[in-house]
Amino acid sequence: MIKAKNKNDFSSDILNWYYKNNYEFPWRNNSDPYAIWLSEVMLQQTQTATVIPFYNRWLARLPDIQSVAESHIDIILKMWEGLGYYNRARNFHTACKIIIKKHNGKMPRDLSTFSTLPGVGPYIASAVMSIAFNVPVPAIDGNAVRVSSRISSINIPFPKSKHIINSSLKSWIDVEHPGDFNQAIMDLGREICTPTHPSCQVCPVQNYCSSFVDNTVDKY
DNA sequence: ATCCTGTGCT
DNA sequence: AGCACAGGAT
Repeated sequence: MIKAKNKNDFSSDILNWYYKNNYEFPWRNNSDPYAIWLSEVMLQQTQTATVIPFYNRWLARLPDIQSVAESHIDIILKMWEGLGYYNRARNFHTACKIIIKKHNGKMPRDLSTFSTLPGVGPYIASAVMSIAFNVPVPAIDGNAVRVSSRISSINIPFPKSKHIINSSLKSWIDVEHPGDFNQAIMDLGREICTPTHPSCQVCPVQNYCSSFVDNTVDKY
C-alpha cells in the first residue's frame, strides 16, 4: 500500500485541482454561514441542478436566520414545495428558532454546539463548520467515503470504516482551507472518482491512491 | 449499533 | 410492490 509522500503534497494537489476546475454553484459565491447551511440542507438527498432555483428563491425571500425563525411553518413549507423530504424544512425552521432564542441569533461556530440542532447530523455539522468557519474537520458524505476508501484501500464497509476514514482525512486536511479541502474531496468523488468507471487517468491524486496502484479501484 | 425516513429505481 | 440509498435520530 502506497502512502502519500506527505500530507502537504496530497492536499495541495487536490486543492490545486479544485481551484483550477472551480465548479460554480451559487452557494460557493456566498460566504454567509446561514446560506452555506441552507445549501447543505437542500443538497441532502437532492441533486444540485434541482436545488439551484430553490436556493436562490429562498434567499431572496428569507435572507437570514431571523426571517426564517419569524416565518410561519406554512410559509416555510411553501418555499420548500417541490424539494421533498419536508422534515428537512421543518427541522431547519425549528433550528433557526432555537438559534434566535437560545444562541442570541448567532449560528454556533463549533461542531458540538451546532450538532445539537435538529436536522444537523455529523455530515452537515462538519461540512458547514469547515466551510463557514474554517473548523478543520472532515466532512464525510458518500463521495468522501468512496474517495478515501480507494486512496487508502479501506476494505471495511461504511459505517464501520468511519473512524479510519475520519482519521485519514484528518491527517490530510489542509487546516488553512478545510472547507475547500472537504469540497475538493467531494467534487473529486462526483466528477472523477465515480462509483463505476472512475476517470483515474485524469485524477489529480492518482499517485497517492493505493487502489489505483494496485489496480483494485473497482472493488470499492 | 440499530432503526427510521422519503424518494427513486426496477 | 419491493429494494437501495443517504443521511439523521435514538
